[in-house]
Amino acid sequence: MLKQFTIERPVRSRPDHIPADGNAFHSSIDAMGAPMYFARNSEIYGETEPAEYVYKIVSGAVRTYNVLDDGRRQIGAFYLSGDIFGLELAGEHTSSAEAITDCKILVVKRSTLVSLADRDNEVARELWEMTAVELQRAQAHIMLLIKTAQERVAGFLLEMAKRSASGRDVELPMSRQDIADYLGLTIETVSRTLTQLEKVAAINIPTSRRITLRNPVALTRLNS
Amino acid sequence: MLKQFTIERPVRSRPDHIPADGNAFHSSIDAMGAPMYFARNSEIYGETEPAEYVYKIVSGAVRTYNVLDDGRRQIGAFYLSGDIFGLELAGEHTSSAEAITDCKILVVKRSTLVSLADRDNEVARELWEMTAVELQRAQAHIMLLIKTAQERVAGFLLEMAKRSASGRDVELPMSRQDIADYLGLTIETVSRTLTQLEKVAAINIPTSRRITLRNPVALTRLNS
DNA sequence: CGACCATTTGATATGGATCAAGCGATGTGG
DNA sequence: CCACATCGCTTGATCCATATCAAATGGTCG
Repeated sequence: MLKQFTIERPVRSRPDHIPADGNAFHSSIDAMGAPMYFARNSEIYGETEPAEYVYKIVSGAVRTYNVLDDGRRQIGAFYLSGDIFGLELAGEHTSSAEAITDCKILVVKRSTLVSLADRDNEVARELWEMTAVELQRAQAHIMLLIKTAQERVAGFLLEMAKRSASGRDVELPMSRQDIADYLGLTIETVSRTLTQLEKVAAINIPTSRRITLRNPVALTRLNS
Repeated sequence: MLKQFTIERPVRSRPDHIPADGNAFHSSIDAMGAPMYFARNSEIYGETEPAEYVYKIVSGAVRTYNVLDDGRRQIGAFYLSGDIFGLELAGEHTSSAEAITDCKILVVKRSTLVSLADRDNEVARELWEMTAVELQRAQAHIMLLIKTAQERVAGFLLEMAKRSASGRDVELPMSRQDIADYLGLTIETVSRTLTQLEKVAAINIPTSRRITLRNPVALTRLNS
């Protein structure tokens, strides 16, 4: 079930909205979505719950993850403002989702979109496309997981930079533990690798949550 | 481009066809598909090629994979008879595909299916579903890659056994190197882990390409 | 039979995990 | 407003699972 939380602290200073780029899917959600607010670290949905809604982030950041029996956690993806997540073809979520920061999120019933797709081929195609994009993300993630620690961290930074649109300045909403669980490393290895990248002048780390790409070319080279 | 090869040796002894289970997608391919034959280790399509066709295996086995600059190969999936592969939403393949054994494969134009989907909502949904199934497979693969060697191998055997339908008797069409590249391990580690599993009486290895699950419960426990 | 290729087995090396402190920023209660 | 507790992050020392390097074995085909 959806659990709503009140925000105690002001929401993060991300652009409040990314324009719906002539995409029927985004437009639908923007038009029909009901805003909800989730506090930092609160659960948005759990792994076995019925997938009743689709989510679009207005502001904030979200992680989706799976947990093995013994507690190991693998983060499947990070979602930032403008991103859509939580869409399932079948009736059940295959991952859990949590707010990394306080979030404002638009929520639409999955069934609404599906019945819309029955009448509108374009919507149908975009539902498919959304899943296809997720698939590509997952495949890229697999390729990341077979690399060395340095390559994984470099790849992660490049990916975040590309999505940040701020170019070389990356603001990390997530903790080192989140990054570690995304990359399949330990928190210590992530930390060490970052300081090492700083030592070789590939990046700057003014604060732990802010990283500047000083030499993206070198990073790309390190990425494999 | 598609490259066709003649088969020198008899095709593998798998059931020649798995009945199309009332699924419009499978039926369409069965009805419209043109049979093609690929020799062992021949390329079915390459990573950057236009994704013109969708493939359904009648007999044989296929691997899809990606290669990093430095040559590291990651196998994304194994496909067996009855499986469909090669479907892309966009116009380009994101992986390469090769025949593991000599294969008989039904081939249908992607455009045919897509235009069919424009008129038939059920087909549209099944295109989506096909991608969704791939996504789930990829997500399961990610979870596999964060496990220990023993867990990965045990998980792989259980997965193959489930797909074999022969229950506890697994016939492996792929080499140890293929398995290693699928599991993100080296060939030596795969081999050692298998002999170790045999030593603890979890499996039998009558020949290197045939494995019997002697204690599936123990395997499941080892799987994490 | 002999050559080749896949697989197994052995010996050693190493990247990242684990265990253990230390440090710095942030928030809280006195 | 300051002292202290807490939390997230970094750094250091050591260990271990898996990679790497090397060789032996076995199975298949000409």
